[in-house]
This record gives sequence, structure tokens and C-alpha cells, in this order.
Amino acid sequence: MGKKITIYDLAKILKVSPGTVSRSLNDHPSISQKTKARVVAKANELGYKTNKFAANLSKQKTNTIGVIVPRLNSNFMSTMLAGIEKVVNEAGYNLIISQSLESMEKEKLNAKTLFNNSVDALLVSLAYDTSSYDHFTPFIHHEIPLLFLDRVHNLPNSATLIIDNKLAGYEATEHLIDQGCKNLLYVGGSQRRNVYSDRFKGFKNALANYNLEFDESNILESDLNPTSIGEAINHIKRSTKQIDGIFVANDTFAAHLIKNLIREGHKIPEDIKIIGFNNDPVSELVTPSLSTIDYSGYEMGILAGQSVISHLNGNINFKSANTITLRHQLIIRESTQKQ
Amino acid sequence: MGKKITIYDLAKILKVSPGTVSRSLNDHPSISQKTKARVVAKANELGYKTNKFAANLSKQKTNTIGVIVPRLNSNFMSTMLAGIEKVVNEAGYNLIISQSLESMEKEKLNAKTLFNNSVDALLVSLAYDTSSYDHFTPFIHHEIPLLFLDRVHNLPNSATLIIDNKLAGYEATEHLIDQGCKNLLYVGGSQRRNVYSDRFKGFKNALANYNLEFDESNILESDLNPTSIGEAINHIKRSTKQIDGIFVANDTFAAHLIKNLIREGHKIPEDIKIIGFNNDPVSELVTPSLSTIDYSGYEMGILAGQSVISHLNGNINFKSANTITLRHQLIIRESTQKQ
DNA sequence: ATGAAAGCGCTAACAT
DNA sequence: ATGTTAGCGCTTTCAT
Repeated sequence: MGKKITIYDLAKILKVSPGTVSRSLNDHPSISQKTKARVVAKANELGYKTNKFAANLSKQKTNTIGVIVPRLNSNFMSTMLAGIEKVVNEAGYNLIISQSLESMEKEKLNAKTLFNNSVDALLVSLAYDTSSYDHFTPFIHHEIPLLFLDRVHNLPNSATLIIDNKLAGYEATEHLIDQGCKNLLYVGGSQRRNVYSDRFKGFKNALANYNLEFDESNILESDLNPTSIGEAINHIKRSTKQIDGIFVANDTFAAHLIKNLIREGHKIPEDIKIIGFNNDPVSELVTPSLSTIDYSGYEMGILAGQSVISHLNGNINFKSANTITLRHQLIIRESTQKQ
Repeated sequence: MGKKITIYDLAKILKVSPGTVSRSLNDHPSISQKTKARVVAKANELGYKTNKFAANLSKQKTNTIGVIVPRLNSNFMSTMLAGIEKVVNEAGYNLIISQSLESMEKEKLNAKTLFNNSVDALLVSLAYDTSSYDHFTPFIHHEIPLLFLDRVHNLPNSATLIIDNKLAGYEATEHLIDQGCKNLLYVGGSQRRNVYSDRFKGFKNALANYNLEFDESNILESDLNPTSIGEAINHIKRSTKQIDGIFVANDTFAAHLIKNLIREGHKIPEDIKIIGFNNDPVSELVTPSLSTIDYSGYEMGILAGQSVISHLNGNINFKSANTITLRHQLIIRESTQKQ
């Protein structure tokens, strides 16, 4: 068990004051290069390791940033996290990542834990069923930067980072229409989440623009869990108008839908064309491969990180509730091929 | 900005000593129920929040556990993390999760960061190309519990949590043989990683047991990255004996392989049968659906958490280098269907 | 059962 | 350029 060595040990050995040691280690300007070098050398030699708790206690700053995401296991989320991690690490921050597992209760718990851990900032992508936002008010009250990513909610003094889901939804739908679809279905998650309600708005706008009628049978709200695929199939079967195009706001669910529709004897894309959302790796793997909307989680992560860091550095702040919008892109594959 | 209230504030208000407040808050036995109740009530009323840094500094314990995984975006990893998180949270610990992105350099950095953050324990699933293990020795020297998960390495005073990859590999291969395959190919990742070398050993044993000859053309070492699928296809094409069964040690790569083999005109499972590993959700989605070996990341996470916690509580320890082995299960789907 | 006080290791304001 | 020292908020030993 290597005994831990402190700045006092260093000070004693080098015959300087603890203050000088501390300043040297932190590259303080008013220390001579010579002593700085001596201190650093000795510190390395002895395997000195700064005690973050003492430092944090003294500085009242933790240098950690909290993140709450619905789940870790999507390509989008994990690349986003990689992006965030890269930026904040380079800026000397650590990340505490937690998953809400799509549950508001868990999200509340996570928020509380992160608050108790005194994170310097919080990044959140909301859970499926989050309907109240009180668990974020402590952060706002304590002026801890709060940034929502992708699945956002407009809270005062917080920032949001999104794509133009409405436009993307419009484009996906327009693509189906271009390919000859007349009776469209939108399958999305909770309308409470902007990502789903906005994509739906885009869907509806596209229908209106192309003079296609819309009624309640053209939308299905689902939890997008693979176990709920039966509901979707039933909805499609029961529909009076023969559905020939489906916009699913989530690639994984879209992939399951394809698989199951084929099993039911439908031809994709001949009978029904399908477009997903996210450009998840699975969209390339299903047969037929899935058309989708692509947007970069990594880029979103990088931007989120940068945004938060510059806020923490006092360069900008979220007072003037700001929103960053990233670009997206339609990717055409087999599942929407015209005959 | 809500001012932070400390035990001193509480002490002054309640006219007791800070020590009493501290003990009350920590449910120390030698404090009367009455004062305990008073203190706790006041603390809640005033929204007291313990300063972890002061506590940690004083206790020399951080109550955080570090985790390094190769990537976050696999179903296996994220469910494993969910399992770990559940257990350690219940025990009052926090998790710092980091991803090595399959790079040893990043893994080293992560280890260093976590060490500097004074995690109380470290859980690791090794990166693809990790070949030296010196970055873990600081943990061992400082007697910080070190537990390897799934992708393990035998280091003194550390524990490992695995499945019987050799047996699982044997069973997967045996299944292919049962289904009539004669010329088998094993596609795995770096032999440096136990998960791949052990599965390969099982493969080889099965061949030997069934008197099927083995030479170097029966094994392909790949980075299992979808972009490397071309190599695999070439290997299969160039093989002198016509390959009729493939055991791929990774579902995602297996799925890509299926897709590409079909594109090349092969019939799956008629011409070539394929079995994967992990029971990733994609194995159900690909056409034909993929036979595979299932094992529970969640369970592995739970066990890892419990193991580390009980170590931390001094109940057991890793001195007697222990290994926990979980069960696994063969899942038969379309990709290995006999004609 | 409670109080007093000495740390834990570092930072930063204030000397010099 | 360097030293001194008072915190940061909590835990815990030693008294009482």
C-alpha cells in the first residue's frame, strides 16, 4: 500500500512552503520556472497525486459534469456520449453518466444523485414518460448549467440542443409521398417528447401540403418497444384505408415492423414503404434495408460539451435561453424504393 | 442562488454541537432518538445537503466506483451497466462510466483518470487491443478492488467474472455440426481477448471431437468491425474447401456477414449455416434470424456489483484470485436450420 | 448522550 | 517570487 504523499511532504522535502508547492503544481504565473520545475519533478518522482476532495472542498467546484440519458444502448446515445466525453475531458472535466431507463422515477433519482454529487453542470435527454420537471429546479436555483439534448423541454435558464425534427419529419413523409404513397401512417413515441411530436407535426404538414387527408387512423402512438409490435400490426390491419407508407420515428421499431409485416405476408417496399429515423446501424442490416433520417450523435455531443464548457468558463451563459439546431439528412435505401 | 447550509448552521440553530449533528445525520448509535429526530427534521426543512467532498476528505473514501468498458452501444454492455448501477446505487455508491472505444491508449487514460478520482473500486472490460496491463497496477498497489468483466485478464489480487466461453464455443460449433456442416469457419476478434480465444478453443475442440480436420483456413481473426466484412467475404471465397458453416463470435458482425453473403448469392441457411454470439437484439431482426449464444449482461452486472460491494464491505476479498462463471444458453433460430 | 477540537489536503487572500 | 494562514465542511477521538 503506497502511502499517499501530500503537498506538505513535498514542501518539507523541497524546503519550500505548501503554498509554493500548490502554486507550482497548478502552474501559477508568479512562481519561478526553476522552483516550478523542481516541484513538479519531485512530485512525479514520488508519485504525488492530488487529492481531488481537498481541492474541490477548497475550490467549491467539482469539475464533474452529470449526464442523464434514457438508455445507453443505442448507437445514437453512445456516440453522443463519446462526443461529450471527448470535449469535457479535454477541458479537464469528468463525466458521471446515468441512465433513466425511460422512467421518470429513475430520472428523478438520477437527478437527485447528481445534484448531491455537486456536478458543475447537467446534461439531460429526457425519459419517455417524464411529465414533470421539478427535479431540475434545484439545478436552476443553484445556477448549475442545465442543457437538454435531443429530447428536450423548455425550462427557463436552460439551453437545448436539437435537430429540426419538424422539418425532418416533413422530409421523410414527403419522400414517401414522392415514392407514390397515398395512405400514410405515422408511428411515434409519446407526444410529450418533442422528438416525436415535432416529427408528427412535420408528417401532418406534409400530408396537408400534398392534399392527403388526415384522420386519427393515420397516427399511432406507441412506446416503441419491440414487444408492442403487435399493436402496430393490428392498427395497420384494422385500418379501413389500405396503408401503403409508414413513417416510424425510430429505426429499431421500424426494423421490427418490417420483419413482422413480411411475416404477415406483406411485401416491402412493394405493398408498403417504410422510413425510419436515426440511421441506426440496424437500418442497414434489415431486409429490405431501411430508409431513414440521419443525424450525428457525435456532433451533438461535441457541441453540447463545448456549449457547457464555455458556459462554465463564463464565456456565454444560458440566461438568454438558447437553442442550437443541428442538421440532418435523408438517407434513401431499399424500404422506400419505387416500383 | 440558495445558500448552502452546513452542519454548523444546523448546530447553531438547534443549539447542539456540530459533532452531534454529524452523528445524527449518520444515524450513529450513541445519539438519542429525540435529538436525532430533531436534527433530521431540521435538516430536511432547511434542505441541508451533505458536502461529499468534505465527507470524503475526512473519511478518505469516495463512495464511487469506476467502470471502463470498450463501448457503450451494445445491448450487452448497457444492460450490464444497468445491473451494476442498480446494485451499487442501492449500496450508496456512485458510478463513473467511461468507454475505451476499444483502444488501449484510451483505456490507459481512463484508468488514470479514475485513479486520480480515487474510485473505491474499478470494474473493467478490456479493450480490443490492450496488450499491457501496467495501467492497472496502481490500483493493485493501492489495494483498490479490481474486477474484470467478460473480457478479462488474470492479474494477481483481482477478480474475474466470465461465462464459460470455451464450452459455449464448443456448443455453438457442435450445433453447426449437428445441423450437417462439415467445413466450418470460426470468425472471431483478437485472440488476445479471452472471449475470442476461448470461443475458438471450444470451436477447435468440437472439430477434433467430431473428427473434422482443422487448418489455418478454418479461422479468421477480424476486428469485427462492419467495415471489415469484405475481408471475411474474401476469406470465404478463397477457401479451397467449400465452407458450409460459420461460427461468428459476435452477433453484429454475423448479421453483416449474413447480409453480405446473401448479396453475393449464397443461400442462408441452405448453403451456409451461421451462428453468432451474444443474443444481441439484431440477431432477431436480421433475415434469416440468427442462432446465437445467449448470456445475461444484466446478471453479470448484478453479480459484479455485489461482488465489489461485499469486497468493499470487507466480507470477502480478491486476494484469493476468484473467478465467477455465469451460465449461457444456445438459442436456435433460422440461420442454422437443417434442410 | 453530547461537546470540543484536531485533523483530512488543498487553495487563495494577505503578507513579505 | 515565496511564505503564512485561515478556511472549505465533515468525521471522529477523546473528554465529560
